[in-house]
Amino acid sequence: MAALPAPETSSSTRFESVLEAVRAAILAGEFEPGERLHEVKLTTLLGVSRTPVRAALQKLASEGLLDYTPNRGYTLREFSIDEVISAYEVRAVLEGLAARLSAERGLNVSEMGTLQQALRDGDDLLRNGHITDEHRSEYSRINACFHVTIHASAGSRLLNDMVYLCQQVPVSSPRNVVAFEEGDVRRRHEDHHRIFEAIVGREPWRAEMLMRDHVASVKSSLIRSLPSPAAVQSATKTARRLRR
Amino acid sequence: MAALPAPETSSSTRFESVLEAVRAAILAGEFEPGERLHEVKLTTLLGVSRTPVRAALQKLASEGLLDYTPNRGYTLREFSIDEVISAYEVRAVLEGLAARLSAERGLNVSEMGTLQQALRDGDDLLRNGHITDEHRSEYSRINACFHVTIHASAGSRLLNDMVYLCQQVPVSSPRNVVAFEEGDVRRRHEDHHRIFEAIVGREPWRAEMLMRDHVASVKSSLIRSLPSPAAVQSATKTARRLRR
DNA sequence: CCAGCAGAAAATGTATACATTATCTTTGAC
DNA sequence: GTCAAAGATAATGTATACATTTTCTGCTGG
Repeated sequence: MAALPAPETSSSTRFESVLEAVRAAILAGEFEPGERLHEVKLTTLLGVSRTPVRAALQKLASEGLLDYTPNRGYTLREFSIDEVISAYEVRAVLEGLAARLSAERGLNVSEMGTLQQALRDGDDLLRNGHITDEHRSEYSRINACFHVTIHASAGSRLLNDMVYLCQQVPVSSPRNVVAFEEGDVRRRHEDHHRIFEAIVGREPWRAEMLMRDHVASVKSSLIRSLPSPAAVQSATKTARRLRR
Repeated sequence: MAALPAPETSSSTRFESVLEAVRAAILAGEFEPGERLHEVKLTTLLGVSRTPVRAALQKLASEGLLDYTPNRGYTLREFSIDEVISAYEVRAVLEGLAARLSAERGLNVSEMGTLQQALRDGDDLLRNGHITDEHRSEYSRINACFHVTIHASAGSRLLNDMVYLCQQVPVSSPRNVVAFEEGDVRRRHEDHHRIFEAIVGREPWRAEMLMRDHVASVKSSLIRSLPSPAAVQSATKTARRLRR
């Protein structure tokens, strides 16, 4: 466990600063899976009292990053490959539902504009030949915008919150783990066009299926990018391991 | 806002007592939608200090029952009919996914036994003619057991947590099965048999579709049981807001 | 009468002391 | 040497005092 950067930003409340500092430390791998996060240690590391630390830990536990046991404090959860994969499964069905609900309700003017802009931006970005890392990073932003807008247009806060929770599951490799190949990016942008078409055309079922497969394809890319074939096997179907 | 029952049960920590007391009070309708839940008032009502109260409020906010704004505390969320309905939509796709994953992984001996027992218990309960309220209550327990076992057998904690969150939405709890008519209960028990069959037969797609429709049917029953749309609106004080 | 700005009241944010529980260490018996 | 029990240590749970922010109140000026 290394030292944490002091949260001297203190934009608003200490609780929020601590929350982000600890979250960042966790995602940066500063703690081992299963390791206990002692309140007092964080207290001295961060230079605040136990009160905001406790609040932050509780929040992180509610997001699924930590485990909590009364009188025994918080420990870092372990995220198996299986857990990460099923997080994508969950996200796929949730985002599929979002697309369906969006198609049922219809887009408002603002949402329509945002989605069209995202599609145009993507078109522009991918028009010219080769794709650089910078392109990928920019497309990542556009991609997020597209998806977030559809979540919002579904009009369900519960659904929104749950997609957020899915995205809090740490990925084994860094955030941009799935370094998509150029073909993948183009293919996924095509998906966006079709999904938009289905939503605008008020085809709920089609929108749901397209979005579901769209997100599931990320899962496939992730599996493809896993190190050893053995790991892949254990991650995908080999929940066939002996179940007691 | 009425007085709350003192949490003298003191199961283990005060935090947990307060959590359940406040949750119960909310579900019992002791607070108005949008009403602010002041820490100090709860403090005096419950006879504990602010510390466990704050923790409980934060937990309830993470479950989606309360809204939180820094420096402004917690307010009771409003749950429009739309929100409740989409909670069922979400639950339907999540439980559908659970059934699919369960069918892919296969059941272990314990899960198999539990499900078979639940099916047998249901058969016994519904064999004889008329269904009383007591029957309904007992079937509610069996129903919960059946579903919980399938969620567990899916092997994803994230999925489990999310189904739990769906059930925390007021009025969308499975307890409401009690309100079903006799035909509905029988039909839903038949569903259980078929879902079990699909899981045991390792038919993921069929299991998902059956479970999805099974849960969605609860939504339909709910909608059917609603008074006229106009009455609903006035009763819930939730005018469907115009989408800009 | 209303708008707007103090000042007061009250609410939440934070630190800290103390209580309770868990965990570690030491000691003693076998 | 191992095990167990008792005390010591350290962790979390809780209460409370104080700090900061919000919210209410009432005044003043127009």
